[in-house]
Amino acid sequence: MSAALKSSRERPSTPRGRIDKQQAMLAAAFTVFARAGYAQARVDEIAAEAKVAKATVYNHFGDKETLFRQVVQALSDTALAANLAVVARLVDDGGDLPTVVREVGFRLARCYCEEESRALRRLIAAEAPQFPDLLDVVDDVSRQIAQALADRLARLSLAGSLQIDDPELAAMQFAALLTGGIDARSRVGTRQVPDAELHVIADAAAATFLKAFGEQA
Amino acid sequence: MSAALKSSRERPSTPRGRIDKQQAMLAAAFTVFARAGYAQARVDEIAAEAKVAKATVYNHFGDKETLFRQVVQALSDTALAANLAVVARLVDDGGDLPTVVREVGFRLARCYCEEESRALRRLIAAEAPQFPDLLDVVDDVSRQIAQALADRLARLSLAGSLQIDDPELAAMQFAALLTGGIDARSRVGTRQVPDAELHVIADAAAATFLKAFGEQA
Amino acid sequence: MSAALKSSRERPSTPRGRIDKQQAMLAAAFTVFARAGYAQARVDEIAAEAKVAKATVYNHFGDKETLFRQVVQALSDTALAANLAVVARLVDDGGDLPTVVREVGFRLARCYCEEESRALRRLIAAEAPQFPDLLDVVDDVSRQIAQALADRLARLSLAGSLQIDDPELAAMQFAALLTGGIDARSRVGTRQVPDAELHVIADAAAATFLKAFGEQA
Amino acid sequence: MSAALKSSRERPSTPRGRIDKQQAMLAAAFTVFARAGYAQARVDEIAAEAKVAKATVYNHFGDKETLFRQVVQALSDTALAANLAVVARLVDDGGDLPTVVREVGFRLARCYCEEESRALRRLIAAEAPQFPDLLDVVDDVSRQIAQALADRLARLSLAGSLQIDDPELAAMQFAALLTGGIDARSRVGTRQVPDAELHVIADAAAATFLKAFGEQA
DNA sequence: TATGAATGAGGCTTCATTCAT
DNA sequence: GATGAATGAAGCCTCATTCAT
Repeated sequence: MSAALKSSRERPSTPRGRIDKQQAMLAAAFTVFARAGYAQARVDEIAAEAKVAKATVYNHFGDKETLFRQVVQALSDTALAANLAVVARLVDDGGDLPTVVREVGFRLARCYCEEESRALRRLIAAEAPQFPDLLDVVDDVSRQIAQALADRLARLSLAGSLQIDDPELAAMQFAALLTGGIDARSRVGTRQVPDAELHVIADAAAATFLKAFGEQA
Repeated sequence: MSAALKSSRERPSTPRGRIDKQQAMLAAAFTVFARAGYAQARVDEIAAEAKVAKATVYNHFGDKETLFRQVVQALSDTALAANLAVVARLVDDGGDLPTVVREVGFRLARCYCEEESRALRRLIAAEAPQFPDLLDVVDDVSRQIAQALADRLARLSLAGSLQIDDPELAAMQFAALLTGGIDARSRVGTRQVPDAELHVIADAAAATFLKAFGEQA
Repeated sequence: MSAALKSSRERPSTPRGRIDKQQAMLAAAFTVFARAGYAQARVDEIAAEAKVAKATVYNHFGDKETLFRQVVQALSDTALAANLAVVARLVDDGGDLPTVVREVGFRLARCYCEEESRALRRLIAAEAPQFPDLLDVVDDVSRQIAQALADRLARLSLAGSLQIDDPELAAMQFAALLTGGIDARSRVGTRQVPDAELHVIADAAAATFLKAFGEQA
Repeated sequence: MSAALKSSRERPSTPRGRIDKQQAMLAAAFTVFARAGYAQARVDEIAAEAKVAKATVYNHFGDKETLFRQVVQALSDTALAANLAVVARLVDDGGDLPTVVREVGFRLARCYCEEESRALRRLIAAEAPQFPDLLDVVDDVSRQIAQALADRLARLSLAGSLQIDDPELAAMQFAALLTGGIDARSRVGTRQVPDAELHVIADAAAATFLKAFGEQA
């Protein structure tokens, strides 16, 4: 589980008890929502997982829906940050561009494969009709990542390292090559794809991408 | 709604009402499951939508879960058939290959965008942990489509129309370029992407695919 | 199962089909009611056991309650007849009276232990509050048996073979000695007490009865 | 209603309402089960009778079956204690033995006639096939009472007050004379037999018992 | 604030019974 | 008369939520 929902085990001093509990509840909520989906998740179960009384959950979050939104928001924030950090590595620093592309591809693939990312996508897909506003949250995340990736690709194209007419289209297609490969192997996000497979997928995506947009094309 | 859940036009020998009702219930179940997801779907609502008594649903399907599986199975069958029919068009009949690829891409995109396909994907994603066996159903469908597509690509490669080393990889990547583009525009399958956009997406996918695997590559 | 509910396998000719089915349904109803009790018995199950459609049961008996009453009535009739036949054997025909008493005791015990008798008692006990009128049916049966037994005892007393002031009390006590012993060994009518045990019980009952009311007393 | 289902007078330390409600629910459950039998008893009705919400019943007992078992257990415990207390009175303290026997007979008859005892017997008889394990509970109670009674009779026999070869048989027969008489007059436990009748029955049972096993025999 | 107990609303499922053939 | 399908009325149980401490 990523940092977003981890208990802040920094100082287990007394005054932090409340915050610890809040974190524990969020983490527990993630676990249970991810396992069961929104509707099937039981608040009792979340409370039990967090080792608090059910009423405490209500004291902190008001109701199940709010708790769900908080979890989704936290997961989205984390995922966005992680992806942006990866995209930032896509620079032609004089080294071997294909290697960089493969590397970035692999890291993006890994983000996409994080347990939280997969759970988040499943939750959103499942509850999209009930919580249409959550679509905005994820759309925003996707767009920011795509935009950042497009920016990098545009710079590489300007620098002559790539031949790209429409950076946003290229960014989308690079992402598509990665995620399409993963989806085919992750059983609808149910399975953790091992790094070795991710490397294969990323390399294949990078190869095709570079054949289509590479310098020599 | 596609044919899968409509009257399967048998002989009106048996008391007609029976089959009609069965079909009506399956169609209603699809509608309600698609709208609300498995857990939130109410059997009452399905019965009402099908204009039958709730008990009739139970007489025919035993329980909610079985009904759900039947719906998924029916949707999968239809989706598979539709996709295979499209893939079968991918031949180099002496005409313009890029045009054929764009055409097939568009038609596949449309399949992917069918209301039933989108709903099916959302349902599976949502309920994967509760119904792990359904993953097999869907995986099987995906695999068959990918395999058929790979077969076609292999023949085109043999004929010299394309330059493909690994037909299965290429098939997967072609599909990825299509679906990745659609996913980015369908708000997690929530929105019906208009044909015009599908054409743009399909053309872009075909272009990139051909740049990477085309004859002149 | 006794004759009352057995299919009248006399002439399996066609015109008897109806009667056969009626019998089959009664027998099936007995089986199911005995196994599950009135409330837990399912009409479907009865129909299935009788190999007829559920609606046929309704065509013949109107509703579940009527069917239940018919079953109870039939069982009561059979039980009454069987018991009276046994009581009729209680005569001092010049032979050994203790032997006769033991013999009659054993036969009465056996009647009391018949599967149908036990089931009937359980059904009546269970449903007494819901079907208070059924109490009249069984009370009537009990009374007739007790009366017949009292009659016999009175004659034996008159003849000097027994010393009985109140024949009805004596009859009741003889029955009590028998049934009390059986109840203690039949696990609330759940178990079929084997003949060997019934002999022991009957002999003990006869012994005590004769010690209390016998000639030499 | 006897003490078993009334407030067990613990310390009012814990929030008082809890125990009160538990007791109220058990008492209500007894009332409703006794009136309707297990299958026909409605949990709603029990809850209403106990003046709690239906869910509270489930919070405390889990399900209807568990509640039923608890009721049966509580009733059995009470009945056992009451009967054993009566049997303990069967001593030849130099007074008039026949009087003691009649007295104990009457008190045992009264136990047997308690509303709870009658209801318990009916419930067990009715549900024996569905809850075979309950037979063990009741058998155990019967056996303990019979054993205690046999013990007393054995001592009286040793002391020369009675002539008994097999104390257990004698105990069983004494009980049979009592219960047989009651059963004939209680309409399958449906009717409360008045004390006057119980005296007649007990006196008759004692008379016959003493004729068979008394000192002068 | 944290909790254990209580609750109202509602869902799935069953079943006696009726209809149409 | 016999049947298969259909149905309405309930019943058990769950669960999000609130109360009282």
